[in-house]
Amino acid sequence: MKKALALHLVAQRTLIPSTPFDFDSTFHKPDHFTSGDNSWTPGVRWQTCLWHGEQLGLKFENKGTKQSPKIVLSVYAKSKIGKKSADSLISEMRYRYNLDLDLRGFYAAFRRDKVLGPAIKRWRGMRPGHPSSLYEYLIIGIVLQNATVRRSMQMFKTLLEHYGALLRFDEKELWCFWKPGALSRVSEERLRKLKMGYRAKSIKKTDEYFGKGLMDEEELRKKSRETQMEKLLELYGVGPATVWYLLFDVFHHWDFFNHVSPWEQKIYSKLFFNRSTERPVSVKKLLKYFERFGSYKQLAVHYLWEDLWWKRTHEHIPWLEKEIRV
DNA sequence: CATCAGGGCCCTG
DNA sequence: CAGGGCCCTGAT
Repeated sequence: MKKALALHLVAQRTLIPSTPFDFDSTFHKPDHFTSGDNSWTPGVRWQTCLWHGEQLGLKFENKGTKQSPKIVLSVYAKSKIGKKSADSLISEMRYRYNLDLDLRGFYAAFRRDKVLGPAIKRWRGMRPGHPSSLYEYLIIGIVLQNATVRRSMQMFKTLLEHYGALLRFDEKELWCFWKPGALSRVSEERLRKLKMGYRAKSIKKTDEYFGKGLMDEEELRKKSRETQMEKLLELYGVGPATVWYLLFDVFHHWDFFNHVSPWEQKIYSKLFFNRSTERPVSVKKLLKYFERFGSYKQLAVHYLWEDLWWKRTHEHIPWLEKEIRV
């Protein structure tokens, strides 16, 4: 076990999101299985963040209400961070958690929808979002490939514990991601020994590509969805499944829904067609079903998906347990 | 015990 | 463009 690096409070800022805003469902996604890099309790989220090369601890606290939201963000670091760095960190967090997202159009269109209406009512103010940079998300995406949840978590945890840094702040100990390029001296063979399997090659290539500075995430965000998709698919180890996750979680496209993985297929079949998971509805039919949500397809999926996972936190759902195998 | 598919993707033919 | 192979694991 590595020794934790002690951080201390270096900045505190207040963030005001657009309304309505729901803190807990925005900052905690029960389907993002945690691997020691974040922690949550109602009203508070802790996470690490590698920002401009600095290992940071972040604490978000809910200090407002749905209609009058207010978040206090405390930044912990080894030593003082400049105002510029703090400012850019804030705007990045506003981006990653979609704090300025306007959901009115979405709600107005589907508030009365038979399927989506109840989920909107329950999760009013929830934002989609993901804490990771593109590089970090790619590493996560790679360990998700062709593996069950338990195995993915194992792989991610192994990587963090070998190449990440353990940070201590606000009485929490959490793992922080390594810098892109940090794996340059780690051999593919070594990664295989750490049980990454054939993914070792993808991890190496991704790290090398980003380590050389060949990918500009900021610039790519400004490009069209088609360009983004094209650039992402050029990366070794990125295919249709991973690109679909990326376009939603990292690039914030709410209307793009073209991929359903086998376990998701089973879950949607049960949810929307009440079909047994042994005989799921075809992917084509599922995609057609979601057409009704038009330009909000993926956002609709997110609301329904999160609704199910929150339900799981306080209710045993046998058929779901069977599919996820944590 | 063996076999198989899994929160895919690459490569070959 | 279809299909085999890939690391490892848990299910059957």
